[in-house]
Parts: sequence; C-alpha cells; structure tokens
Amino acid sequence: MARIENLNLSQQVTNELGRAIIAGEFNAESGLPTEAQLCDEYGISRTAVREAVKMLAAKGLISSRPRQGIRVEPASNWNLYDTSVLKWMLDSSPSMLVLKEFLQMRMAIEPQAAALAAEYGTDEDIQHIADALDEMNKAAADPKASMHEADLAFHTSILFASRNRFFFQLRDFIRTALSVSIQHTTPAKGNDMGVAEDHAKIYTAILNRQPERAKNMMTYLIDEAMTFIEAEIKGAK
Amino acid sequence: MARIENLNLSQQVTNELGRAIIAGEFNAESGLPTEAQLCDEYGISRTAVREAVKMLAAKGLISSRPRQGIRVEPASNWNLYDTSVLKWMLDSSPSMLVLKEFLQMRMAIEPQAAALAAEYGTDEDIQHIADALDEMNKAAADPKASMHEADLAFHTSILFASRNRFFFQLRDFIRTALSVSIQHTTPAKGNDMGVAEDHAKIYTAILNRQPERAKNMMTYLIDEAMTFIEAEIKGAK
DNA sequence: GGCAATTTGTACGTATGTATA
DNA sequence: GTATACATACGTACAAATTGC
Repeated sequence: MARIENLNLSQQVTNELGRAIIAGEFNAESGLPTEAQLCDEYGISRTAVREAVKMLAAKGLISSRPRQGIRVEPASNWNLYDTSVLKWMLDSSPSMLVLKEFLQMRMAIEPQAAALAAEYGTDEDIQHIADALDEMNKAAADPKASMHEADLAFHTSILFASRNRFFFQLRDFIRTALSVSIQHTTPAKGNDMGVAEDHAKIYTAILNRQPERAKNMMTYLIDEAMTFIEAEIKGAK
Repeated sequence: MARIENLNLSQQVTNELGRAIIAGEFNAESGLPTEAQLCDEYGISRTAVREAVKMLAAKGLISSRPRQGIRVEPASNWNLYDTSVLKWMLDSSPSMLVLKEFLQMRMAIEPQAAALAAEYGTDEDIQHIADALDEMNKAAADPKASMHEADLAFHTSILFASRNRFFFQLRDFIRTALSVSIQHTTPAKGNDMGVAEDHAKIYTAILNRQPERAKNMMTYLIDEAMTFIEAEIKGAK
C-alpha cells in the first residue's frame, strides 16, 4: 500500500478500499472480504479496518451487517458529490460518457449560479470574479502561462457569489468537472483570448446586474465545451 | 439518548453528534469534547465514539488531529448533499431562507432534468412518470387522499429518466426540498386539480420528446412555488 | 530536549445477531 | 424449531505517535 504522508492509517485504508470498490474490483455477489481478511491483507488491526469501513459506509459505498459481512451498495446510493468518491470515480473510469454527464450537470448549475450572482452577489463577491478574470487575461497574454487555475477560480467565485450554500457546495464537483473538461477541450494554446472574452461577457452581465444575460452567457460557454465532447464521442465510435 | 431501532451504537452516536454540531451546540473556538469526555457523556466505549467521529469526518463535519482534539469544520465544508446532513440541517433551522435556497437549486436541476428525460429517457422511464402522474390524478379526485407521495414519485421518476447519475443522485435532496416546500405552498386541498394539470404538461412534453418545452413547463411549476415562498418571506418581515 | 496531554493504533475478550445445517 | 458456527458489534486495557509548552 502506498503510504501517503499526513494521512492516518484508517484514511489510507479508506482510500485503498474506496478506489477498489468503485473500480469494481469486488464482485457484487461475493461482497468484500471479512474484517479479519482485510486485517491480514493490509497487515493492520481490526480497529483500523472498522474505522475505514465506517467511513466508506458514511459515503454510501458499503454496508455491513452481522453474519452477512461487508457488502457493496448499489452505485445509485454512492455519494457522488463527496470529493473522495468523485476522485475515485475519475481515477477508475475517465470515460467520455462520464464527462458528458459532468457537463450536463454544469449546464444545470452554472447558468443558474451566474443569474443568482447577478441578483444577490455582493460588490465584494463580484470583485473576486473580476480578480479571477484578470488572472485569466494575464495568462492569455503570456504564451507560457496556463489559465487553468484562473479558470477554476473564475467559476468558483461565481458559485460563491450566488449566495446559496447549495451551489457553493458544488465547487469541488465543478472544479473537478472543469479540470477534466479543460484537458479535453483545450487542444492547444490557440484560443485563449477568445475564451477569456467569453468569460468577460459573463462578468460584465453580473456586474451590471443582468441575471438573464449572465445565465445566457454561461450557457453559451458550457455549450461550447459540450460541442467538443460530443464530437469526441462521435469520433471515437 | 433516544434509542433508535435497527441502528447500531456508533450510528446512533453519529446522529446525536451530527445534529448537535449542525445545531451549533459546540462553540467553534473551543471545539468538541475529547473522546474520553464523549465516552463519559454517552456512557459508551471509545471504539464506538471513534467510529462515530470517523463517520462525521467522512461527511466533512469535523476533523480530529493529535493534541488539537476534535474540531468543527467550517460549514462550507459540510457535505450538504449527504442525506443525514440534510436531515440534521432541516431539523435545526427550518427557516424560510433555507427553503428559498432549496428552491433555487430545484430551479437549476429539475428543468434541466426534464429536458434530459425528454431527450434520453427510455420508454420504460417515461412509463414510470406516467404511473406517478396517474397516482396524482387519483389523489386529486379523492378529497380525502393526499397527493404528496405521488408528487415526490413524479419528480423522482423524472430525475431517473434523465439517464444521468448525477441528477438521479440528487433525488433525496429534491425529495426533501419538495416535502418541506409542499408543507408551505399547499395551504389547503383546493388547487389539486390545477397542480396535477401542470404536472401533466411536463409529462406530455417528455412523452413527445420536446426537451425545451419540458424544461419550460418544469420551470413554470417551480416558479409558482417560489412565488409562494417569497410572499411568505416578505409577509414575515 | 524533555514533559505532559491527547489522539492514534493495537490486542484481545465478550456479546449479539443471523444464516445455515 | 433448534443448535451451531461465524461475522460483526462492543468494551477494556495498553502501547505508540504527535503536538504544545
């Protein structure tokens, strides 16, 4: 087992098992090994195994009952909005179809978030969006720089400006989706200026308190990414 | 501690602590009691406490480090889409403002889900929507019946028909939001027929594979609920 | 660097519940 | 039905690691 610094034993085991479960390494029929077997396998105490099991159960991946052992829960019960679960999923199946589902979610969340930001965001919130946009422009002007981080900050700051905790809570989800998305939709450093301009239109709409316009601009932005992905899916066939 | 059947010790403690944390019963500065104190307080072993702590940590509510003790994480780190966390939140602060945030999320998710259902839902998926609609109509015709359950089933079946795991994953969130919403927006048994008709329009659009129309009809439906809530918020001032 | 406090990890024993013979 | 076997649930006790003073 790869020892990860700064993580205690049960967290490391949680990571290992979580990854393995989502990768489908355990037959749904036969279930997981018993606690005792896991102890042997990882060379750790039962306490550590039990704590890892509890963490995975809290994330909806497994359930354990006496005599029945530890069982993998159906995938529909998994907490997909848990950061760890999300990471394990992308590690195991980075398929285009998952990416499309990601984008469909972004298409639901982000335009609405932009509209809410235009309506409810404080001046300070909007300033943070402006800051992120500045960083994007700097990166676009510099051929060596990457605007990846600034892009993430831009979208996150809009979620925050929505002043709705449920939208902001999805920041890790959106960041993850966006990161994977960028790797597929930005083939080269050619169109950075265009991308930055599209983002600027969203910011302007929010600054001018135009919710509908902000929503439409965001929809347009994500739709562009969707077009890329759908083309790739078709091309792969 | 209220003993709940069918839940093991650590899960019961998890519930108690989770509720208390979200209710803000622990000072963010001083943090939580130590493991030993919790053992005394609940009269249980450290094993049970530790497992509860691990479950709460998995949900993002707390973190525990040597010498620092158990600390409440900032609310922005809480896993709001975890069913338990959601339940604890509603138990502690059932305010109108939270309800409005709920509706803003529904406004983002459900219209998009309806559009996806119209585009990708299988015939069987759509049949399930029809079944739920039938139940709603029956309840609307019967003055003694409640269409609450059928209403929940209708919205859930659309999430399922979206054929996107991230949308369907939000079923508990939507159901919870809808349940609370119904209690505030349906003052009496007067308008059930009208409600059923609005739902029927969504179904028809999905059946006829009209994504945009399905989206618009769903937006209209949720907007009606939003109007109720905003009126109540203003009225309370 | 050493000391004290506290969490973390380990070991083992008993209890309880459930499936199978 | 009943008994038995087995796996998890729960508890106590102790050793180790980490941190703050």
